[in-house]
Amino acid sequence: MIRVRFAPSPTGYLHVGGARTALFNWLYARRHGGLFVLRIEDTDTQRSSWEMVSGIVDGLRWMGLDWDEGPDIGGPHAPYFQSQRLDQYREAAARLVAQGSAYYCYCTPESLQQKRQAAEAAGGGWLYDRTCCTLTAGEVAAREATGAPRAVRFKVPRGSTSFIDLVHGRIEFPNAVIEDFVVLRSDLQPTYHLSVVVDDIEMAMTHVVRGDDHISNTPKQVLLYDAFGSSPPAFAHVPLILGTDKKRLSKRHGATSVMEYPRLGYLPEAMVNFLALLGWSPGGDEELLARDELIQMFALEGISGGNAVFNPEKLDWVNQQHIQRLTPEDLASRLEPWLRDKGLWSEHFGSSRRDWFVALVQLFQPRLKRLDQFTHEAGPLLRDDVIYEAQAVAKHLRPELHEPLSLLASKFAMLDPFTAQPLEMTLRALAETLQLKPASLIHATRVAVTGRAASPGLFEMLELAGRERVGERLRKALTHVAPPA
RNA sequence: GUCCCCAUCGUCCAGAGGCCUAGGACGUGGCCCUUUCAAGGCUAAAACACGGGUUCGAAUCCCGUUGGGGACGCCA
Repeated sequence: MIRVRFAPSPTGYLHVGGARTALFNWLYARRHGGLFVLRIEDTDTQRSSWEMVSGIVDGLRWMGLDWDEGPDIGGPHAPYFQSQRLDQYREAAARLVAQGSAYYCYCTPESLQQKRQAAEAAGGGWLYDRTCCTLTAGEVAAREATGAPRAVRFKVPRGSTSFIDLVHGRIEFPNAVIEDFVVLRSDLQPTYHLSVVVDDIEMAMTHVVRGDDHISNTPKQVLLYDAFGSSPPAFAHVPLILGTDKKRLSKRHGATSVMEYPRLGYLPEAMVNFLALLGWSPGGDEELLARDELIQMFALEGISGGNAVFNPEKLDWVNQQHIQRLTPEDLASRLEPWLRDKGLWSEHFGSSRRDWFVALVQLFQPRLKRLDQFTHEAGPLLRDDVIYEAQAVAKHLRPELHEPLSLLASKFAMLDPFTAQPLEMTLRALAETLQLKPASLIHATRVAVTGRAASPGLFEMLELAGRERVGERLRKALTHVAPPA
């Protein structure tokens, strides 16, 4: 049984990089009928907050990534908050010391800081100098007697450490570059390395899929697995997501929190599709993939090794494509919150005027890239008043069209049924009679009724606007058009 | 500074020694469709970082250089 986890630290919101890591884990679990576990790594009590946990949970839910075990639903390996598993880490650290894999370190953070800075000033890096590893029994006793705080450091053996990475292949580190890292702080809080390994062992993780930035942490963790007598899981380190300037994605690149995307009008299925293809490829040419298809095709082996730049334009395109694939009814439901927010929603849109509303949505669907655009685009048909855009008026509501528009208004007033085809025939017939180019009358009518120069097909618009509103606006528009002198 | 990862169009990917005159997608330009704007269709420009090997043959394998990224915490 495959078991994978997403283990965010609640020190910030769910950013797109984390979201993609979660997605890869989720896809992998779903692909193989495995289990996806959510675990909160809140051992940094200073920076962790409950608010961030719920933000992360919201982000995952929005993307439709559901977990089989986690803080809210529990599971056979509960609890899923590291802050509630401290005993296990302390016990593990004690075991390490008892078996000689780790030792107590009495160095103060200040002295370490000093040594580190001195080394840096000298132009090199610094690894812990093992001061406390070589203490004699007497020296240890002396420090213990003073009650000095002690941390637990792992004793890194000689040699080298390697592991198999499903995206990078075999990776090897000389142990000489790995320092004797702290596993248990002097305040008895575990460090990341200890808690992940203890939990991943206890939670029986078979695969660890995480960001590339953890590659250099991995040998330390492999050493811990060895010390605990466990064999490490399979690792898959996925490349980072960068901003357009190839720097690590940050706020100045725009929206980096997943939860900003619903507010910007993006569909979760589009986000999932887009993120899945950032750094991973199913191999073929297909780019627009539904959740089920992604699950069917997903493989860790298809993840590329290099970093990927987040391309907002492509996200827009993917989003647009997914919007086009929605049924009008579905789109209509997703649009409702937006209309409510703008005060353009009418309860009738859910009942007596449902068909009308869905038809309206369908008419605008092809031109929607993002959900937020609808209220603006369809505004003229949703609001009682029209806003005449000066440029559109100047260009299309020319004085010589005063009379034709007036005639058109009276013809429309008598038209029955008031539907697209008859509307178009009527307008074209009138244009012919008056020896006008149909286009000029069409444009003038569009501006008259919508106030804008651009819209979906005019006659479908007119039909949806209805006889009354069309007549009213045509009359109103005529006041903007001075008759020719 | 040390270690690790990466290297194909501007961007995301395909390519696992001959199928490559390097393919697709976004974006960009042009054309078509057309009542406008979109959408859609067609089309164009656009890349194997460099240098050495290995091989009959290299985008694909090896080495080096360069470039980019990551990590070097009693953060995760």
